[in-house]
Amino acid sequence: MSAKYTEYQQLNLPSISEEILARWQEEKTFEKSVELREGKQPFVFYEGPPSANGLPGIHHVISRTLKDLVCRYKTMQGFQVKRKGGWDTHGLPIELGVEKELGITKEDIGKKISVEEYNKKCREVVMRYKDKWDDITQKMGYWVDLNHPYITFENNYIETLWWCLSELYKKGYLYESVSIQPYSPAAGTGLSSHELNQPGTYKDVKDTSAVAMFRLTSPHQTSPRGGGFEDSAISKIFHAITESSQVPSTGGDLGEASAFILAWTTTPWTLPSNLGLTVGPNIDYALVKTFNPYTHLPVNVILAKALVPKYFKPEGENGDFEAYTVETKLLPWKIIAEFKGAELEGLSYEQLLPGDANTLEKIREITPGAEPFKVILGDFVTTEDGTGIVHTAPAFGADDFRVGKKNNLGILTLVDKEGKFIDGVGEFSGRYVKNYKDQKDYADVNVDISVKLKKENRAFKVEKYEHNYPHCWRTDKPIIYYPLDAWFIKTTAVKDRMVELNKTINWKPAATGTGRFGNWLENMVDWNLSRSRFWGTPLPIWKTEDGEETKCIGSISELQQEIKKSYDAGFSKVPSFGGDLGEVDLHKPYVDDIILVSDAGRPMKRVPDLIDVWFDSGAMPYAQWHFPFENKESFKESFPADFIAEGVDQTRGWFYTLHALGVLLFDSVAYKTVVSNGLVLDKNGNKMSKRLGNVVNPFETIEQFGADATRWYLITNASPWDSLKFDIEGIREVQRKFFGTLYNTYQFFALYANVDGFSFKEDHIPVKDRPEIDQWILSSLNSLVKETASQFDEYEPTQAGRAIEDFVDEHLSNWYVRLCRRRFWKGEYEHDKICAYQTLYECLETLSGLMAPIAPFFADWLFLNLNAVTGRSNQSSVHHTDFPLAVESMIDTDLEKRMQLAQDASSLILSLRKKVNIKVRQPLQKVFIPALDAQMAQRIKQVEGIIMAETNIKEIDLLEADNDFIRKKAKANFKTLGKKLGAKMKWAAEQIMGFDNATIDKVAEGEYLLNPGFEAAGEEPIYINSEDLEVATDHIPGYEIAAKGSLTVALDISISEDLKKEGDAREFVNRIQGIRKDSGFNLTDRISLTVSENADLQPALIQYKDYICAEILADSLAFLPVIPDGTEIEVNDVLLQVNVLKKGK
RNA sequence: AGAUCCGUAGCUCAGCCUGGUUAGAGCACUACACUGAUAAUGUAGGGGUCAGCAGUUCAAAUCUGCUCGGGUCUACCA
Repeated sequence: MSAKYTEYQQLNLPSISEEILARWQEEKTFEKSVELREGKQPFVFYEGPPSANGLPGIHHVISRTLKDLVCRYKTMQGFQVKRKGGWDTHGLPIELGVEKELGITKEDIGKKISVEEYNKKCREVVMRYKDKWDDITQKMGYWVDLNHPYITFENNYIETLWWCLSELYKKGYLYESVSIQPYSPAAGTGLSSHELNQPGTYKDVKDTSAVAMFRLTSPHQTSPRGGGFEDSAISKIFHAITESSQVPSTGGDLGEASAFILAWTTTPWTLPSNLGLTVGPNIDYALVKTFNPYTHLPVNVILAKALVPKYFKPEGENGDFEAYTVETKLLPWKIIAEFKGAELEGLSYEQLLPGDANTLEKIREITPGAEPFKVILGDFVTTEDGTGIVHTAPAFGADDFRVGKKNNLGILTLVDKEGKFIDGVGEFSGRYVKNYKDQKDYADVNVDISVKLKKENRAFKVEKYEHNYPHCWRTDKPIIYYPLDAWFIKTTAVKDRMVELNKTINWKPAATGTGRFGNWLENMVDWNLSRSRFWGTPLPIWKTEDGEETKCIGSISELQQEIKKSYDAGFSKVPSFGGDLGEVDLHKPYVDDIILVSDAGRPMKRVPDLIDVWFDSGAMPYAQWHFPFENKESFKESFPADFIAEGVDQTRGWFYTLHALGVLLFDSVAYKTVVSNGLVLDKNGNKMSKRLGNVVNPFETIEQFGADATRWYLITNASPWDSLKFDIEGIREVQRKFFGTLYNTYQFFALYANVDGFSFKEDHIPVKDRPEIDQWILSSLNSLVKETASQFDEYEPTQAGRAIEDFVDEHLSNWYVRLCRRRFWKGEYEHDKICAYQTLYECLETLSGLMAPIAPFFADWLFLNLNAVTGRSNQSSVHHTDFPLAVESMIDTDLEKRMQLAQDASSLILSLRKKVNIKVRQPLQKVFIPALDAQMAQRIKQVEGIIMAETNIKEIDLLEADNDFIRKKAKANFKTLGKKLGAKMKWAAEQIMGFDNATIDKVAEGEYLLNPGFEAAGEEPIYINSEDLEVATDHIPGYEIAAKGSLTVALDISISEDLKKEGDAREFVNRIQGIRKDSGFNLTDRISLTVSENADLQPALIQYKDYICAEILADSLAFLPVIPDGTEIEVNDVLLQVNVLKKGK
């Protein structure tokens, strides 16, 4: 234990960080903080694994600060919080990085470089920046176990993933299906949603869009669904047409005068693959008689009624059909029939662009029994744009695929994987649907298709259409949606359960859980697991060539057994995987070489897919423990998590996959509380990106300002879930305002405590025996403890931090210390002084605990400095102590209120002094304060000493309530009266404004009738009482007054001869203190003083000699006619020569 | 396109849930003061159509609806 509190030259947060960090490392403070809670209730935290192949950014610092502070807080509360770190090591970003580095593309893998070498490279790169990450982790003070992290590429980890998959497989949640996925013909690869969400992939492009005309087949060619022919929509349509055009109703073929269904597309190249037209069941459709604007032939078209104005001008309605010619600009039109979408279901139409490849025979070859070319229903259809009827090509759209399957339309994929038409699509065969090959003379096939349609009377409108369309971020070419084989997890099977369990999760902010996440769950689709990449967890599914038999492997030993079987059956060349040493690598290409044997004795090959990396991280609760192969206990204790936190961008990422797997595998939530933090933007509100060059380097920031100021700023500036505009100036402010103030307070304490040798060795003085101001600051402190704890409990660290800030600034520094300064350096070391030391010590000590979660270094520094002298705690770090507990008995709200009164009164008096230009050092005799009621009088009496001392006033004259010296002013209490009076409120407010003292007093006595003439006016009587008034002092005759709310002060500004002398004496003291300080004297150095004789000041100095000598620690004060080598000082406009000599030299 | 968050002083944010009188704080700016905590502090001042419009109400920054602007996420959008 040291004898003295360490004093510092100036606040240096970075060096505090360094010093404390070194200590933590040396003493293994983190490890100890976990060990100390051995056997205590666990608080479970999951670390969302970062990927170490990129550098950490400032946004990592905020989410990790959040995680860290919660874990620290819970530890201090007595929980044991183990924090296993982790690394995300698979996935596309890593592969892409490697490709870039090697200068290759996906197609080169397996050709220019073997998969083995490629994966080896990935494995090397994965931990490239691990050092940097470890560095920032330590420097920012993030406590997480980096010595035993989980690493997603390790066999143990993968083995658990396989176990999870096989569990899902057993439950029937794993299935294979064709799905429509984003596909880049230019790159020849499917794209993940991740890739599609790279910045800049969605671009505004102008495409040729076409409204195509699908001719309905005649009634006799159509087989209406159920019911009589007469009731069907088709008959309605043909009746309407024949009637309106006076064509004899033969029921026969109307040729080009027939009805056409209009359907819009921005991708005309999908039209040859059209197999259906989808309408909305509840949408109103209209049959419009008009002309084709290109061919000028009379036609009848069907489209959504709501969209008719989009294609037809109002002036053309019921226009002159007879007069229409090629030159007519205005298209005449007329609605001749209307129907609901549901009525149209089942109608047949002529194929738009028939060819050899899309004949009915071909279609049925692919999909036996398919029934294409009919109108079907779909709930995704809107009337937002297009025609309200969706051209449906099942191969090229997910919705199309779904409804196509449901309605047995079949499927046509007339475009190959290179993005060109296959043979049998007429003149379009062999042409690329978009310019994928950068051909200079590329002619847009979409335009040609449109032209063909125009010529054939099959296009109603062709125009350039600007829309937002996804592009392959690598080739910059538009993607298409294309059918690909994939494996899925049937998450939709447990959708209801996921929704239900989600309601039990504590989301911060709540809106993310109900809104963003809730909506996402409601609209959930099955989880597409397949990725056709190389570096990732292989899908452990083996399949026979015909796909009839599959096996899902759930562990390495199971795999070995199966290999043995296969070896015995003669398929596998080796009896086991990985040779004698059991050194297996569960990655490609090794697993792909394994051939297993099916139950029926046929060879099986592995499905070449990898799984979505999100599965890796979503399964971390199990895989981090290598469950169920090991650590069953550890897993049981740590599932589900009490708390997780990540960026809000993880809502549909990690938060989702954790939840999905928790529900699928264990019918449980995976976490009980989740905090999602917002983005970190630059100071102008732009997203940080390397491209804009506005990224903040967290290393530099922490180096410059220390971790504490950075953390404090990040946490207190905005709620974690609001996006944060990061401004370095903000950190500077935190450093100065908060840490600077707290540091000064500590310095102040240390300075005097060292002088007096205070080391808390005296008995603890009961709070009730301490002065009122001590009781007050301790009351505020305990209120703060309560507030802070409850905010931390609610996962509102921002509020907690702000409360601490307010306390330090407003209460501790600018009131308690300011008022109590003298108590620390004046007088003997006895009761009052010890009270002051104990009180200030307790404040600082408690603060170190309260702030420890957010500012761990500074808090520990403060704690250690204090504890080094007193040894009050037997812990070697604040992080090992218990979080401060509020002592209810020390909270005195009335005391806090009257201190507020004292602060307000002082502030008002100081402002009056300022107004009349009388400095605080000049004592004044009296201040009047009207007390509006007995309680207020009582309160002021209790704090009058404080007010007098603070403002240098000799007496406070309380003016009691019934004093007619002051004039009162009343205002209506809108809140109480408004409810009673309603519309008469305004009138009442005016009445009350005009009240005089007598009336106000009358109201205070009891019920007062506001409208005596109510009977004559035929109104209800209005009674008001004191509650309905807010009374303030309007005026005190003859005095300068100032007021705040109901508090008013009136200052007597006359300065008597005596007061003037006292003021001079104080001014003189002040000047001598200045000299002491400038001369570098110690606080305790005693001096002797000589002053030049002066008629103006001498009487004052003599009269207050004792006071002066006591203040400036002078043993003698002498007057001489001349002071050689004196210092000139100015005291209230009088010049003096003084000589200050340090004694004992 | 949908969902969601946000829009209050030059800047960063309170206040909004639970409507009430003159909308606050810090930073920055200006002036003055203070000075044994001093790279601090106090006092005063300028600075606001509370994004806009409409509605509910005696009363709207606050409640409701719409619009606009920004962020994020999601998206098969024809």
